[in-house]
Amino acid sequence: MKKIAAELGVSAMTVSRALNNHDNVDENTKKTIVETAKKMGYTPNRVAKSLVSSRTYTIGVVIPEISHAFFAQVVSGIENVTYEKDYQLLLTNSAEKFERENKALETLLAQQVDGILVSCSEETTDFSLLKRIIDTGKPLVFFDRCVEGIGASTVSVDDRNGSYNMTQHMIDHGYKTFAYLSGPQISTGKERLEGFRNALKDNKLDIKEEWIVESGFQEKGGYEAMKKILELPGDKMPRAVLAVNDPAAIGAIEAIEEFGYSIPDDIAITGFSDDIRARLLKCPLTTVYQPSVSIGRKAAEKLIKVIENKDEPAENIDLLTDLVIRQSCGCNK
Amino acid sequence: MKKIAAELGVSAMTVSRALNNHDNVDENTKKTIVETAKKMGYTPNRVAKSLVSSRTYTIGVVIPEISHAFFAQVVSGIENVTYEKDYQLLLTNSAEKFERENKALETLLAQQVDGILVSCSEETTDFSLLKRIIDTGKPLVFFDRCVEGIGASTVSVDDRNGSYNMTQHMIDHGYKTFAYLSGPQISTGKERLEGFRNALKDNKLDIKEEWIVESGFQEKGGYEAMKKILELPGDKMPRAVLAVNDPAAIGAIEAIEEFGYSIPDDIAITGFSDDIRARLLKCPLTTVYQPSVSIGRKAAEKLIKVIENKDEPAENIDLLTDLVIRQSCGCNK
DNA sequence: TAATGATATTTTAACGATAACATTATAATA
DNA sequence: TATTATAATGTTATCGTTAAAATATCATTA
Repeated sequence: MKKIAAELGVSAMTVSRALNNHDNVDENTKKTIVETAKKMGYTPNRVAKSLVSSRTYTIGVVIPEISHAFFAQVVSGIENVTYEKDYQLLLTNSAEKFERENKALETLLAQQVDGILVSCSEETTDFSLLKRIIDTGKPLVFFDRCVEGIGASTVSVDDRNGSYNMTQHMIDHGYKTFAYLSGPQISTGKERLEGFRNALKDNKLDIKEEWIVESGFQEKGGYEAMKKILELPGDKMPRAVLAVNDPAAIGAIEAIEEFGYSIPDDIAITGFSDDIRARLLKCPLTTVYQPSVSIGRKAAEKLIKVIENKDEPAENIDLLTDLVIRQSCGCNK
Repeated sequence: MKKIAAELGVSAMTVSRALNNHDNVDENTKKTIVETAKKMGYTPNRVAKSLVSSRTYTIGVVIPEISHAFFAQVVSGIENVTYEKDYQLLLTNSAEKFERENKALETLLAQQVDGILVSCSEETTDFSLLKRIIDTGKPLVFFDRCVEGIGASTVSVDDRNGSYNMTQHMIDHGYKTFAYLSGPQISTGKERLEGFRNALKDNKLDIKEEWIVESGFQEKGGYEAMKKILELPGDKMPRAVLAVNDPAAIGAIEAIEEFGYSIPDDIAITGFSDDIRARLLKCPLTTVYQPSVSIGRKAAEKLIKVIENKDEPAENIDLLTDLVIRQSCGCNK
């Protein structure tokens, strides 16, 4: 900018005004300045601008695992909105680790992001840093793995309800003995397990605690948890398995097949999230559809509202889930 | 920082030195300053620091489509490295559009990123902006969809070779008539098609141009391209189909099944990239494995080398592909 | 006791952009 | 012609941090 000013013998201020289309700049001067800027290959320095305005137009995102299809889709939804509203996206990965999540948050703050979108890691049970950030007034919105009641808005699906409906669906089709592959006991995982328990309770069915095994959110955990169940002593086996999400279900399917059982005839199984793989499986997976892109969009939209209007109230936004009945539950013959 | 300085009656400079562990600060002073900083909840302002140092420790990434499994994995590889080396990741999405790609690049420059990682959009044939950026000396590395020979390093797999090997594999198993679902004629797409053509030529097999149809990189395009082939007048049909990538192959499979043909007995098909879905398909897809995470890692590593040493030479890095033989090619009975 | 050296701290200026205020030039009015 | 309004441009100070230069403090030595 100074160079342009020097080149044309005007002040930097005039250049600034011309390039930002402010009032009271002579049309000719403006034209010359704009042309010279183009000719000299001027690129505005947002860092400097940010320092003055204390606005970076940047949103920080903390994701538990980028390469997971679900989160990739959420990010894509977030990006849709930030693109529309001219914000930038600073992406960080907690790799499901509490420590890394905290470090990521600190970094985002240091970067002076205008707001933060967080989905908690599997390990996160201590919300003190999150709470502190919210208390300072820094706009923050949770998505998917949310912490409710600490002052920030949340965007997720009604996990308990989705899980309840899926369980009810199975019960309606005559299944009586269930195993459950549970996630870690944070928001989403907890809610889904509760939905499962409630459905069984409401139908006066027994809950066999041995068959509720923590698998976590990933294939490997699902595989191992399922194996553990199949290896339990005694010859009783659950007739149906509900998994906390599709990756866990996909892992479990591998274990079930390894043991020589057939899906859904020996063991029926269902997932949660409608992963892109679900419909393509050899035995297509019955699952609960979660509007991943919408979750991202809603979360980003809410965050930007909070950023642009500090009085925007906090709210818990629940999107609707849908049962996607395919073959793995054995219900649609 | 000023507040801390005022609080303790020292100068801001001393605070800066203390917090950055510089020389010549009294141990006691340092300790008090560090404590007070913690107590007052001080977060460094990287925006200000960047303005002084003209380094943001931020890397910009331009991705054609975030929600695609392949790119999500690449991003995950990139993030591994940026995390290790303490850089931040600014993510942008070109949505396969040339215009958006250019806008993204401009924005990243304005954000003063230390370097840029780009994978070109399907539409990109005009490299002038990219070249201009490279010519200004801004570190830039291409990955996957690269532009060679304009001064920037590139990281991808040897697409031509991978495609050639796959074609040769099919020929070796007796297939003689091939259709090809091609990507757009940019780097990756072009190279793969050439590998296909070369293999046929080297084996003195005819290339039927009608059966080379542009599908693009996505499921829908694959579906439509395949349909077009199957609807061609005359009763000859290709015995095997090679797709430019797995999403296109997955789309094509849908079309093939819709027409009532069986895979691989009526029509064999192969993909490229080893999508997470490939092994789970009803008829598991034979494909070419691309080390997606490594591509991300290598690209990020190279970029950081260029950032930290302007004399780092440009190079074209080709990672190795591997044939993954499953059932869809009908070769392993 | 003054000079020297080492350590600790402060002052100043700068990074690039801009808000707020100040100035100049020009035209319109009294 | 003097006065005032208006448009166009300039000056200064600032955002938070830090490099570089300047100054202060104190112990050591000649």
